[in-house]
Amino acid sequence: MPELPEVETVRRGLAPVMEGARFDKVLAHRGDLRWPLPKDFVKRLEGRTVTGLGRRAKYLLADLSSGDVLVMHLGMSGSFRVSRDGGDATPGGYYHERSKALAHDHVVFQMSSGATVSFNDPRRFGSMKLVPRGKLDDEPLLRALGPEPLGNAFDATMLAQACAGKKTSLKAALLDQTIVAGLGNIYVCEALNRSLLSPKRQASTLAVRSGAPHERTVRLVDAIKTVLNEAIAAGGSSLRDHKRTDGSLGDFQHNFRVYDREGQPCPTPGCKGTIKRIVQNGRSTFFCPVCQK
DNA sequence: CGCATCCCCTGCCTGC
DNA sequence: TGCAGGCAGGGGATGC
Repeated sequence: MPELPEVETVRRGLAPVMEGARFDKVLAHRGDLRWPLPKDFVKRLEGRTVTGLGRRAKYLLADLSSGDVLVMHLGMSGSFRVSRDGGDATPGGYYHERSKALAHDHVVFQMSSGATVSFNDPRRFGSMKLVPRGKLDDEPLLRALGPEPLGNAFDATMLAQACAGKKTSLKAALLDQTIVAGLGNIYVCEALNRSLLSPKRQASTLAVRSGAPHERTVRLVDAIKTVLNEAIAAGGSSLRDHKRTDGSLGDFQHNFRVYDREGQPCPTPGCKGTIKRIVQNGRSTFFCPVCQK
């Protein structure tokens, strides 16, 4: 589920029940996520207070009173669910029988705010890691990340420079988290359609020439920022599973112009093209071969 | 080094 | 109906 808008939606859902709250109890039902949870995971959380919940790219970062930062990633299928009664997160095993949807609750936080926060991840590509705040700058997961796409550092000049000399496709370059951090398969497809750029274009064609970034690069950056902001405002996109922490669905999937719309007419005004699906680097790309050049 | 491919894992949908 | 195969929002490891 998670690209930047979905992770930001999760952050906004968790912040009210986690910020300023203490971990009263932490249940690690399964430690074999993307990486094994550290042996002292529970001990380093229980009794600590969350002083702030932030986001970097697709990572959630919970600052703890201990000086640790809890770094969390949702992978492909991770989600957080907040319940106030705590009943559906009670340990002891019955919840597996009670509801299939709860069968992959690998980590559960019982917060002093009265909320129970459950991390559910069927595929277990998600991860949790504890990093001392002072070492966050050296954290391998974070240190190579490119700029936030919604930040001021991400502009046409910067993107053009980052793509200079890149032989790979523009699609692959935008998915590269070291170039810009937070885009995924959906929003790359959407931004390329909005900016009328082909995903097959060589990334280096965005490069700076004679001092100024090409107009197409300005268009692309604008499209990226716009689509991300619209998606965040809509509460993210819900495809196969639920999105917001209260269990409700995001809305932005209704606004997809090309993603998962193979065979449908291109939404670009005046364009008579049909959305096509191709595979790039092993992943689906949806685009209009007529107007995206 | 840059870049493409493979792989981790479970679940759902399709087509035979 | 059952089952095999393909596919899924990510990203680290490997190998050319």
